Amino acid sequence: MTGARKPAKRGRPSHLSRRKTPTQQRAHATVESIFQATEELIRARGFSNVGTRAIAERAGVSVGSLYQYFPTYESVLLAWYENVAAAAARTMKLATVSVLDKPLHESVQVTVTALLDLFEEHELVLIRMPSEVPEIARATSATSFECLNRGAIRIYFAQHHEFDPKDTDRHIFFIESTLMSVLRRYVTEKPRYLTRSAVIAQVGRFITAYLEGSLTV
Amino acid sequence: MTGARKPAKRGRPSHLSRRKTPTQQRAHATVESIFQATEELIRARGFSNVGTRAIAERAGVSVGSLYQYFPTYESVLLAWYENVAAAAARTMKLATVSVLDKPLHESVQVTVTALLDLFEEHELVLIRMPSEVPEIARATSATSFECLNRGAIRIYFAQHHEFDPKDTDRHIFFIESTLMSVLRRYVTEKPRYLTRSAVIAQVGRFITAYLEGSLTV
Amino acid sequence: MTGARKPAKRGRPSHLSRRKTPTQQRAHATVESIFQATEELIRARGFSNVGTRAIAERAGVSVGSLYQYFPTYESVLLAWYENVAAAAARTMKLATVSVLDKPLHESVQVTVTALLDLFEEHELVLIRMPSEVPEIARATSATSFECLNRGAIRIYFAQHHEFDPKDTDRHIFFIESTLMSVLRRYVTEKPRYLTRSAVIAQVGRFITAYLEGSLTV
Amino acid sequence: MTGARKPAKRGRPSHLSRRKTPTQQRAHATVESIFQATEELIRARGFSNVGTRAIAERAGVSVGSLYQYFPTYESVLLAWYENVAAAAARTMKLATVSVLDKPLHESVQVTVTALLDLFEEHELVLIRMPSEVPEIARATSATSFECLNRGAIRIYFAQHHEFDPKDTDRHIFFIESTLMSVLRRYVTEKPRYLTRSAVIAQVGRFITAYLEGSLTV
DNA sequence: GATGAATGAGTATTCATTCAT
DNA sequence: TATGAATGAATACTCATTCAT
Repeated sequence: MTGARKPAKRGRPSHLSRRKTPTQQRAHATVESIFQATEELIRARGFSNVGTRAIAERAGVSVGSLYQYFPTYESVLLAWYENVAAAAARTMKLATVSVLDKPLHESVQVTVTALLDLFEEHELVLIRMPSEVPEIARATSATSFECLNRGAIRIYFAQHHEFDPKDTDRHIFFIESTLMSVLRRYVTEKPRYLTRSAVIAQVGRFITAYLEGSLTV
Repeated sequence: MTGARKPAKRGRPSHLSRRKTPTQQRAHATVESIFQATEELIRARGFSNVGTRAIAERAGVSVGSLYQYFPTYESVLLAWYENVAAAAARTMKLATVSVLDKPLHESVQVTVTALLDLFEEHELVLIRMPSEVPEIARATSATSFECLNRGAIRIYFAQHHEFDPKDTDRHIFFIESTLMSVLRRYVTEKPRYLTRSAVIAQVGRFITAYLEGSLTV
Repeated sequence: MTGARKPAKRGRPSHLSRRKTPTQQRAHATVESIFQATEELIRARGFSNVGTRAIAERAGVSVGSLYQYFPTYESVLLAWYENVAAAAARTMKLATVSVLDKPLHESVQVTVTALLDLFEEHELVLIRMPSEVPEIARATSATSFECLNRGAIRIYFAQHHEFDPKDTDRHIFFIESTLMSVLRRYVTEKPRYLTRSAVIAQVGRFITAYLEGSLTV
Repeated sequence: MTGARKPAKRGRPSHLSRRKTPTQQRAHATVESIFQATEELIRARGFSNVGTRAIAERAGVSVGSLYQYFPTYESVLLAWYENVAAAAARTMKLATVSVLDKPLHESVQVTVTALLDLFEEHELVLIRMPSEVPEIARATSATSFECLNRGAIRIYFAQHHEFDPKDTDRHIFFIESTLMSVLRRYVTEKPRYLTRSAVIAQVGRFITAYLEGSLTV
């Protein structure tokens, strides 16, 4: 009845891991409502000024119940982040795979668009949370969206045999930094002098140029 | 190090502005030691987990003294940030001016290097603080380092008459995002597969290419 | 002792209203012990020099518990005052009603005695608090004991048709001022040259004379 | 140059007495400006929310200076009170003496008017302060305005030989309570249904009736 | 004498977390 | 299991008072 004890995820300190994996329906619903309450509250009040009591209340459960699923406040944030990040990474993987046989220009455009979509839909979690809550960034370094996503970029490099494999990390560093920062800033600021497609086009141009070598000589 | 007195910024809410400008020598020393203690503590414990009492204690003054100069905890952070950001912006302006007559390639390299120097010296304030303490980012939007610094970039564009002036904002958006994000991430992660000069070279190549138009067609 | 639940006074600012109404038995006991501790402490130290921490400690609960029921320190005082004032007003109403058919002299004597009893039993709340804590006096102006009690006096005037109804307020002003001030001062000073019954008699004589018109010509 | 040390006023605890008697002009002016600043601030903010720093600042002197004249914050209030109370008592004494040979009715009317004038002019000090700052009331019990003023009433009784002298205290108690409370409340509330002269007349009627015995049988 | 910088005990209030019911 | 009352360490901020200059 207590549910299966979760088999301590590799090395994560126990105060950050879920307390139990929600196997029952009701439990799952509770966890969902906690995530949703968290989102609503943080959207309304920012990452400070939100706490367990408020979340529990808004989720329609008691604090006690919340603490049956999450051992600490941070673990709520963390689980929420990983939920969203994992789903987003999955989406990106699909998008990447689906254009593997397309010409570079097109496939870059598709994946960049997909990424921008995700950033727009999950700005709070994918953009603001890692920067405003550094503990989360630290705790998730291996499961962060960026990290999960790195695989996609790696695929492009595997296709461009003109690059020395030992430079891959360096190249990924530049591409990823540029790509992410431009998209993130566009989503955050939404400047009126910039259209979505202009952003996608410019980023695409940059990546293509880079991969074709004209920026690396 | 503080240089010219700030002429009481107009519209700032009173809980963020300094309480009094230290006139006596002793008072000035107190304020300095508060800034230094703040830095040390935040470096050690992160931006949360630091508070007025800890700062005062470490600075070797009483809380009361701290509150004679700063009306709130946030105003300490703010004053510290602006101190550093203003000095850094001044440095950048000098660097930019000193290479105005040099060829593009060289002047970009010089200014990028200067920027990287500043980021490395003041990582805590110029990089981590704006992202981890969003209130500060909000309060300083007009005096933020990025904003103060934007002028420098604008100068380069003024020299490239092939750009339509009404697109300047857009171009600055891309250059600034890329430039800043790459440098910031390099400073933050210091990945072993990347050397300082490689970063500077790559960023320089990108900016030059952009300014010469090959990335914007 | 609390009697009927207060139906959430409409226009009260949130920092003065109760936080939640205790539903469980334990909670109710907590609130009661808070009131009692408040009384003991204020009796011992006066209205300044008492604070939430001291109250909680004396009540044998934690500060946290106190703040579950009262949003601010003032709201504790306020709730305590209104508790006592409402009960006292109810007592006065009963006393007044119970002598409606008695001759004037007797009914005045009964109600004055009842009032003096209340002042003696609740000197701290009914006499000292409104004058020493002006915020409370302001916040309760409509629920103050005097105000709640005014109805009783009004009844006497309704019986004396020789008074022009448009002068009622004026008459109440004089009677109430006199009555209250004499009783209050007697309770506060308890001068040895004055007996309880002498006070009651003298006040009664004054009110009777006033109502019979000999003081108003 | 330190000025004459004040010869410890009978029995008052040293933290309430003036520090030095201002003999020099400048000193006197300083003390005056402190009193005035105190009045202005308290009028604006109430008796709480005013402190030494604010007073000193408003008075145009440094805290240090303030503490050269007054050993504690309370002693400022106290000295201010006694200043005003003593002057007011003097005024009352003059008024009383000046009508000693007039018929009762007239002399009562004159003195009551004088009293009301004083209450209106010095409401803050004579009315609000004693009730809102109980420490002052306690510290001044012997030099309080009421006490200083009691002599005036005593004079009337001395003229009415029909009263048993051993009852004087009792009579004074009733007269003083009534008189004071009605005037105080009138000044405080200034109800629109009541004119100044109506108040004076009614109070006068009451006192006259009392002195002529019709209220004491 | 005058100044105002420094002091630090003291206050209200919050919030993650526990645990008896 | 669910509840929500209780906990108490922690934090920002104030203010009467002192004392070196």
